[in-house]
Amino acid sequence: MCRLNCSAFRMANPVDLSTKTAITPRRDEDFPEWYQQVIRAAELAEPSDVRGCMVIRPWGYGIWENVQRQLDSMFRATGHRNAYFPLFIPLSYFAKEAEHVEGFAKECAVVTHTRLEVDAAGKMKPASPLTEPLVIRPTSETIIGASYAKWVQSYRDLPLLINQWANVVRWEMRPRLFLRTTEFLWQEGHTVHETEGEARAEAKLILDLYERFVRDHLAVPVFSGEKSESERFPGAVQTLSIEAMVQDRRAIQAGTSHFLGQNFARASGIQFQNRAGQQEFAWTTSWGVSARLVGTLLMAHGDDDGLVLPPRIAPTQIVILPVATKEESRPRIMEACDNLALQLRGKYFADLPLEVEVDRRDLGGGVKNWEWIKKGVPVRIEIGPRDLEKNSLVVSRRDQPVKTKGSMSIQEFVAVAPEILNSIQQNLLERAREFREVNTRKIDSKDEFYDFFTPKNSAKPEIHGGFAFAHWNGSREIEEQIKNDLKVTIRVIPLGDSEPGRCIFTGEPSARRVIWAKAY
RNA sequence: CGGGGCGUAGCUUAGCUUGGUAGAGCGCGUGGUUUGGGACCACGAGGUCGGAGGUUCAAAUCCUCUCGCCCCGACCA
Repeated sequence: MCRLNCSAFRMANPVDLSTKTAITPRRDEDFPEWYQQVIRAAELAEPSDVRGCMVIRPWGYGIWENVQRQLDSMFRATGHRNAYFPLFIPLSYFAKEAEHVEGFAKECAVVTHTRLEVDAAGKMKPASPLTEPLVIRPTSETIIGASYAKWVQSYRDLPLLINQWANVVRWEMRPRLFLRTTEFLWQEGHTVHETEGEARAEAKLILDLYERFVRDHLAVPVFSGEKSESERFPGAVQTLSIEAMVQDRRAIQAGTSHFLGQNFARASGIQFQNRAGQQEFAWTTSWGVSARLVGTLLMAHGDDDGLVLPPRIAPTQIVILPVATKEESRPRIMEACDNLALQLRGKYFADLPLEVEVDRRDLGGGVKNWEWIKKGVPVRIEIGPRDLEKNSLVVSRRDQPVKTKGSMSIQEFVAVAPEILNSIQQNLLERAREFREVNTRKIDSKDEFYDFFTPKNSAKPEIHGGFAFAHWNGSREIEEQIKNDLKVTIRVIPLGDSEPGRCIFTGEPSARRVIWAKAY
């Protein structure tokens, strides 16, 4: 709710612009509402008339395109190739893997008719039922498996490493923009291997790739590991995931990679003749990240003035704002801005030319400036008549307070622009790391655990909790219990080094600490 | 799908209890004054009050039904 817009309030209390934030409410007032307001203010997306779906606007889509471009080159570099499989899955394909069906059945959209007719009342109604209904893919294991069954004959055909960029549909009860929508954009890799070891290695390779991508490009640190049985992908033998912490201290799954064993190979008939000349079911993996990453990014870095974008993912990295206050100086200032943009576009950051935009719209300077703040552009440059006289400009960084500005010569800025972007990139990652560190702790008693995850104010819960590293006896019952009591779940069981201890709930032996948190 | 709340201009909303067919702020348009800053003044456009039925001389306001949205739960990238 925006109190500042209330007329009575306004008359009694003129808005103090020195403390007003661009986004209302602030994060500490109402985090979910803040999230929605940032999406609107930054023009990332808006809800569509179709429940659960969203319109992704150019600024939001630009971020996704950068995710695509950068991830795609990482996939290519590891030998994966893109392909495209149909949106529609025959119902019969879908029914092949029992667990898988059970996992997705409740959220499937099903196409049953092929034509519309006008009925007696003049309304359009579906006609001509299909003999076999088509499921709109909630994920593509089954339909891709059908192709793979044909393509894979021999161990010489393996490994088969394919990715597709696609939309999928999972009918959602409670949608949230970017985080959980009925239709969403993602990437799904599907690979086939000769041996169990190779397939397991592939799943891990991609997990590490995701971790690197999210850290280096989105500036979000993650914990990675294996999912507990209850959180496993339907039909998978092992599900790996990366988990980020966002600013309300909740966890968000930012990417998953599954080792599917031979389950899907068996269901789809993916067999090959092995080196010994025998028929064998292949070993498969699947893995994906979705446009949820955009929401993750927002919640990880955004502040009370809107979005804050890491330079590596920002559609525009530097925006140049001409301060053309007097008509006569306007042409010279515009020229200087264009000239600067041209020079900057010849420079590189992270192996790509700088993305620079000159905002020449005829708008009030303040309005323009705030728009770009809300959109999270990493660097804002102002050039006015006085700067031009000194051949200088004014620089603002989005990772610093709005009022913080620096002046430097145009020439110098051109030289150091990539360094500034790099510094912002590093700074955001560092900040996110510190935040996560402060809100992560080892917990060794049940009482402390419950205390950690219980808000002080139960009526209107404040931001609380975080990540807890605690010992667990490995039982599903305890997980269930904790989930019921606190809405806290095991996010991930870290891979690698063990640290024997005792389950804090039962006192039973535990091989390692697992990571607990409230999750999106 | 269960429990709670809400639908009035692009956004935020006043009015509803005690019926008399709409008012504001922001945003938008035009003109002007401004300009290192989310500026100011004037004028202006924009709403059949979610939809359908009913009560009434008269409905945003009362009644019934319906649709949609939000929050809380079960499910989830």
